[in-house]
Amino acid sequence: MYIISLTQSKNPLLMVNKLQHSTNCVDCKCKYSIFKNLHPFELDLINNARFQVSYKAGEIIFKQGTPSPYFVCVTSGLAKIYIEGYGKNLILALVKPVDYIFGPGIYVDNRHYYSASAVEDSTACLVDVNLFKKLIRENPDFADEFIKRVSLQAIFNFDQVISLTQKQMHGRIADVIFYLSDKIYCQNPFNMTISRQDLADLSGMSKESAIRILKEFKEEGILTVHGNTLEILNTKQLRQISETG
Amino acid sequence: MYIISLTQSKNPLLMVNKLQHSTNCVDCKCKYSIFKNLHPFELDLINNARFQVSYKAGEIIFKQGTPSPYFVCVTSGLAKIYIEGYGKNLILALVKPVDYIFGPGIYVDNRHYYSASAVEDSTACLVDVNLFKKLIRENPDFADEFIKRVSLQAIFNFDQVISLTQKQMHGRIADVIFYLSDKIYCQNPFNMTISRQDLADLSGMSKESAIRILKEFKEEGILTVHGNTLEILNTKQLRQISETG
DNA sequence: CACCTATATTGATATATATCAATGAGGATT
DNA sequence: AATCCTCATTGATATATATCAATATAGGTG
Repeated sequence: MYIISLTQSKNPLLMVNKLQHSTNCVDCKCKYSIFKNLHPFELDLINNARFQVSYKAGEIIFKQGTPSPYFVCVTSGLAKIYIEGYGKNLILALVKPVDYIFGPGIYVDNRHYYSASAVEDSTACLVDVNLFKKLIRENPDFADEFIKRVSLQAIFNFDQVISLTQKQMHGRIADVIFYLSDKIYCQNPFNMTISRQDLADLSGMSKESAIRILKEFKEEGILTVHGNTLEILNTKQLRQISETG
Repeated sequence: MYIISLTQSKNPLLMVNKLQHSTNCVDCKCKYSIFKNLHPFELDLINNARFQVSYKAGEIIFKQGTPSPYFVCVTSGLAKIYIEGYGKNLILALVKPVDYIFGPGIYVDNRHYYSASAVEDSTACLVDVNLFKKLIRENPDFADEFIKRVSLQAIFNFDQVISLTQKQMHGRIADVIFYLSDKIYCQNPFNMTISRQDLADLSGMSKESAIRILKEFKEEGILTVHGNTLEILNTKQLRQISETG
């Protein structure tokens, strides 16, 4: 097993480099997640079929519309999945270790319906989608777990749609700040490794508007922003803003 | 097998009435759909466990937040599934025969994450969700088909989110009109059995705005509206509006 | 260190959209 | 036929939000 960096270099000879040994699936904390119901021999199948890739911040992992031969497991760093819409992007989610990127296209036409790229320097394991689908057919517990995860994703998207379509900007930014603090960085003063544009793409507004709302929140003492470090000072008030839209 | 009308009458004695015989699953065209991969004995299991209910237009099939013991198959009429958000509803989809309503809650906490109600007088078959999940575990072809349908639903939702968040009102109304004409009523002069409020809830705007856009389209000769009958006159121009947002 | 580029910030303005209020039309009920 | 009620329509107005343009800042690079 090797880590292969697909650096988007101008020199094609550098496209596959920095090979390094990685741990195997059995040692990986991934196995406690969606893979928890796999038998050891099944986990071994995945271990043999997978390969690990590293991405620099900003690099594209896959593009919307392209074939989807791999199931992606993010093992370090931070990635975003986003739909490329009419002129601007909508970020569906940030993906951190250990979480998975499996698009709905896997069971439809083997195309990606969204793009993915690395926000921070990241590594990921790629597993052949056919092996994945084979295990779903053969192991009902694994299938149940897979469907459960797809369902959780759908529920998350429902919340997101309601936030995006029924709340105004202040409420949407509040939602995204909670998402970052509670689900992604999991700490309160947190270092936003995403850009302001990403913040805007998460909350469905222009970059300028996102910045302005952040400034207002700062002026009202709800939070502080120093560079990319954001601290929520008044959780209650921010929650209130999230709920009143 | 009986058809039971759960009419929301003031008289509780009338709650279960109008019992009538229905065809069984083997004769039902449902079996060509998601059930196409079931063995005859499995189809028979469903046939014995299901029961058929009829709803009057406007009646609620289930409410967001309530337990989700049944998988719903719409066999006649037209239903809508919608999220009850902050003050207003967002219609996720219209469901016509023969199509299915299975929410993501089935695999998470057995709760509904959206509500469903009948738009037209409708009938539906209800099947115990546990039987459904059991068949998914036991029949990989059925599981594959189920996951495929969930995936198609997710892809549909992606398109919808992009329309709702990145297009302005004219584009969104155009999208909804194509949805109604191509996917729901499947004819060109079609009789809109949904209300203007539903039209607004489908396109994420106020009822007044939806009506105004319709009026503009009428004035520009893109379509005609007589009462609830809508005819698209200039498909090309409407497509153009959909695409330029 | 100076430069350069990408990103962040701010302000001024235009515009898309919701809201409010009033009126109109159709179906049901008496 | 008259009443009532829901739904559809229209107009006037307020406001949320995007856009455009200018400036500031910071990180990387020679």
